[in-house]
Amino acid sequence: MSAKKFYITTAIPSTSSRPHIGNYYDHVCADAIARYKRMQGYDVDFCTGTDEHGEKIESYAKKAGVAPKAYVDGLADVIRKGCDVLRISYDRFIRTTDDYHETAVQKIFTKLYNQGDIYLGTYEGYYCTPCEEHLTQTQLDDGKCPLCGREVHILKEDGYFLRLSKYQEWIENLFAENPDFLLPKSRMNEMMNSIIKSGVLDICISRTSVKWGIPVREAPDHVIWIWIDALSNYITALGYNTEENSDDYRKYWPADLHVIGKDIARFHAIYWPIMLHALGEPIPKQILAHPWVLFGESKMSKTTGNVIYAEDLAQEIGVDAVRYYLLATTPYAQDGSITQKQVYELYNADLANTLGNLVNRTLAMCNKYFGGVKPAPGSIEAVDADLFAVRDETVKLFNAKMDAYLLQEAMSAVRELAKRANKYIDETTPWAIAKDETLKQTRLTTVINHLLSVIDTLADLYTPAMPETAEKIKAQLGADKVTEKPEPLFARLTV
RNA sequence: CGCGGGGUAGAGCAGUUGGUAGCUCGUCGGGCUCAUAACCCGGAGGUCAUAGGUUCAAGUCCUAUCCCCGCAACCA
Repeated sequence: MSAKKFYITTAIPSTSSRPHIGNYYDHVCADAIARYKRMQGYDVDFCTGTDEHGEKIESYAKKAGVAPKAYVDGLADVIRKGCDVLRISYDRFIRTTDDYHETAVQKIFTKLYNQGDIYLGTYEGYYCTPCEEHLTQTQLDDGKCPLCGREVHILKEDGYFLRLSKYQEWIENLFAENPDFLLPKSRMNEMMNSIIKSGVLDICISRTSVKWGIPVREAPDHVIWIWIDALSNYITALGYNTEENSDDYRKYWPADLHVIGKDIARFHAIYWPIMLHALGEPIPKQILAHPWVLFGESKMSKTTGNVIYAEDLAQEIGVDAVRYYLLATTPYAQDGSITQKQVYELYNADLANTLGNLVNRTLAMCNKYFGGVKPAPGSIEAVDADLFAVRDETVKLFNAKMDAYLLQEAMSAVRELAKRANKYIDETTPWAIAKDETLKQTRLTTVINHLLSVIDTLADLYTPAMPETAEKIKAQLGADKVTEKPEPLFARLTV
């Protein structure tokens, strides 16, 4: 009996500079979904990696006085360690400088070239010399550099173009027939308006002015530009190379979900499907374009100091707290926000008080009243049945939200269950029941049993978001006997 | 008139198909004592951006206006 497969990917961050916490939102989202799907019995393959070519990296490396390869090796290491710190459960980590990827990308280029989807043309762009920035026409501010306001000049060079325009009708039909192809809906509307109103233009997919990239075999003075190089990672990582595709590729492709940031929705929703279609390969089933995590109200930026690094925050408050914060506070379609104050408030409220304290007080009572031995239930009353009813509803609700990738709402559902359990303790007053030896054996057993059972469910439901915490809870619950001295899961933070 | 998303209690946010405005934090009061000064209950606090309109009834639909923010095709 073979399980249903689920192939999920993140965007591959560029190895140009150290990613901030917002850049890792991609990974945390995808990881929570991957873990959820594994729990649901799917055969999950989770791919992430790094995008390591391009002009920016070339120039950064030059400034740093190191070879590009050495430069990207360093940052790829930083990013991979960042993923590991955050417990991102990836099955594959692809680097676009990996040999197999470079070879496959060249073959993809050749195939598209040979079948007439690629042609030689002229690339025109704008460049601001003082800022060392490449700009597009729409980025220009009244014809001047948007950063410094000075004159820009036009750069022209030979470039190979991908004939996207040929597939205009095809992509329109794809969108019309698959309204949920790109989530959230508002992004899909943007794309439809964009392609229907102004059409799909061919894009330049090579550069001669840049050396740090995969060479075009047919014309070695060109390197393959980001589109074919980076987007292809999703299939090359599985072992696609246009000819002898791997078993993994045949098994896992097409992707069930690409998790990306909203800024790159266009490339994934329009360019990527067309590329795949041109190659004669199936297109991904769905794309989730998540919003950004802002620092307060503005974009995170190193220059202004408005930046939080995931690894640093994890060191301070724990990995799971970081993951939980991102998942529980970032809305589905609108940008989220992070500040130290917000992080601390949520940590104390949801993690220390609601969840941590619930586990702690329950285990303490189990120890105090039953020597730690988990009691079998005795008499059942309405309040007990209600607690379980809420639990059952929560599981259903949680699954529904996770299935729809509404992660914030899924987190909210679990928190409500933890709050309900805390309330249940007040409703049943175990300390009062414990004073009566008879009731202790008939009623208190039920109360503690129900609490332990709900906490076990909480651990399950929190597994996708907080795998480490879920494990800790399971360990504290034990098999027949709970742990004697329960460690607080989340120590309260003082501001 | 380029496209789209927002403007709801001090702060951060929910509010499917229109039917007495909710949640978290903070704040005030009460309860409890198993627990991480935690947990439970209750109160105060909102003309739901503004102005009109449709309706028995609008945060929820329509129109106009103001403000904030994304996208705007070879930009990761």
